[in-house]
Amino acid sequence: MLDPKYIRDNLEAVKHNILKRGVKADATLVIDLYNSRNKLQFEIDTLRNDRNENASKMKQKLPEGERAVLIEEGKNIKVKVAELEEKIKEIELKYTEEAMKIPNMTDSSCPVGGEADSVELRKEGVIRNFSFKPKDHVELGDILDVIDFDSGANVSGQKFYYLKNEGALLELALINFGMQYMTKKGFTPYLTPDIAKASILEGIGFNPRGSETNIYSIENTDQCLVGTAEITLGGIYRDTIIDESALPVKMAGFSHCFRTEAGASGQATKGLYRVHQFSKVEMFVICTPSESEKMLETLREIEEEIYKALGIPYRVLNIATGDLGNPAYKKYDLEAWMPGRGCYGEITSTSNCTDFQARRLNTRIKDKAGNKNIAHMLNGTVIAVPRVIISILENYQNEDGTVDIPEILVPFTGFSKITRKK
RNA sequence: GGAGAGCUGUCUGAGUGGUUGAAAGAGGCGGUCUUGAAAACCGUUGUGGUCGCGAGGCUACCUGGGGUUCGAAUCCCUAGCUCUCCGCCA
Repeated sequence: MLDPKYIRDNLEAVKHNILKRGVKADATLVIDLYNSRNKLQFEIDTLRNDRNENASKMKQKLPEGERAVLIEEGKNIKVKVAELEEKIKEIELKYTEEAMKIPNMTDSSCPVGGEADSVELRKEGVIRNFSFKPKDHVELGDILDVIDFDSGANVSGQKFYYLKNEGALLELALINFGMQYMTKKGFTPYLTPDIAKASILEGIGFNPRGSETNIYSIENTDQCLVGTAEITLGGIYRDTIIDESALPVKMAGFSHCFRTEAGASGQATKGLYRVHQFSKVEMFVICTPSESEKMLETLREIEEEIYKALGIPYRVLNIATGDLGNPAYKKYDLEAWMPGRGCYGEITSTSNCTDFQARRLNTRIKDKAGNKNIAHMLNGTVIAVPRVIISILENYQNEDGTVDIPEILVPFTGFSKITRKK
């Protein structure tokens, strides 16, 4: 959510930004609603002032006649206040609805356009030149007996899966590797709830309900299954004032992630690439406005270090405005080389959300002088387990169908090779 | 799940329906004293919204929501959370 005063004072820039992102939002309408709300608020406050003055006249003993007059007057004011309060409630509802549609501003370094306009900054790692026809992870998962899609579909539904044998251990190893790695980087490790309140989801910038939602909600409650630990990590700091000396707050959280992925199916999303439930280690940072730009680069560097360490070739993308997602001011994706698809596929994503989430969550910073400021928030993927498994299986496969484990993971897996079962 | 107790400002903790934005203490900040510190003493010390160029004004906030009333921290209803006891349970 943007600051309404900012929208009012920078209306043209906000409108231009909405165009750049290709979203539907009406900044003028938001400001109109904001102004009428303020006008009403002023009227209500004035009436309340009258009411308070009227009431305080009755503190002392009064002749019955005088008191009756004042009570009558109080009753009149009461009715008027109630009317206006009804009106302002309506306007505020509409205002919030419209204001939520306005996306964050965008960094000038972001390429303008849609998904295809994201800019590849560079490639890292060497893409293997296979002397045989590489298999995709679905086939490898089958012959190695590490992924069971059929049982997933039977027991839970389409796009669910079981990891078994070395596959199960590999997930645990990856999570542990990621958590240990982040702890060494000075992040506080967290295991987080997989359920959060809808209001928290909204604060982070998710749409928990409606036709566009990617979120499972729990019937007859105001709770949802989380789509990422970003929600529960950021939520910790709702309605919180953080002392500047405690910044930056750096957290690394594990959670399961649940996504409805309505309408997303087809070849491009075969196998583990897009599923309804997966495990993920996520990083989340709260810092001062002056630090956030640099912090985004730090998060990107951490992600790059990890995928270099895992020996997975990747490229770095500076994401275009149209593909940013409402809260993000700037975003980098890492895309891993996936031989089974014969192309790069998103494996991490890190965003600087500036004050967009913190404003809704009411997360503020208090500096030495006691001044309060909205905090900046950033997030980034450490390990999105299924996509890392895809990358490892496909990049580390041997001609006989076995798969080597990246050396750095061996202390976590306890084995260095996945053997063939079929 | 059942029974009970509670939720007040940074913290502890008062608060008869009408000078209560809220006593008192602690803490914080500023100052006096001191070579320095402590102690003592003095002063100061919440947040949001809105109006105003400004000084400042108005308004709201005693867990959230609703109600009663001319007037609610105070009465009623409701939700949440915390604590104690019981039951169940990995």
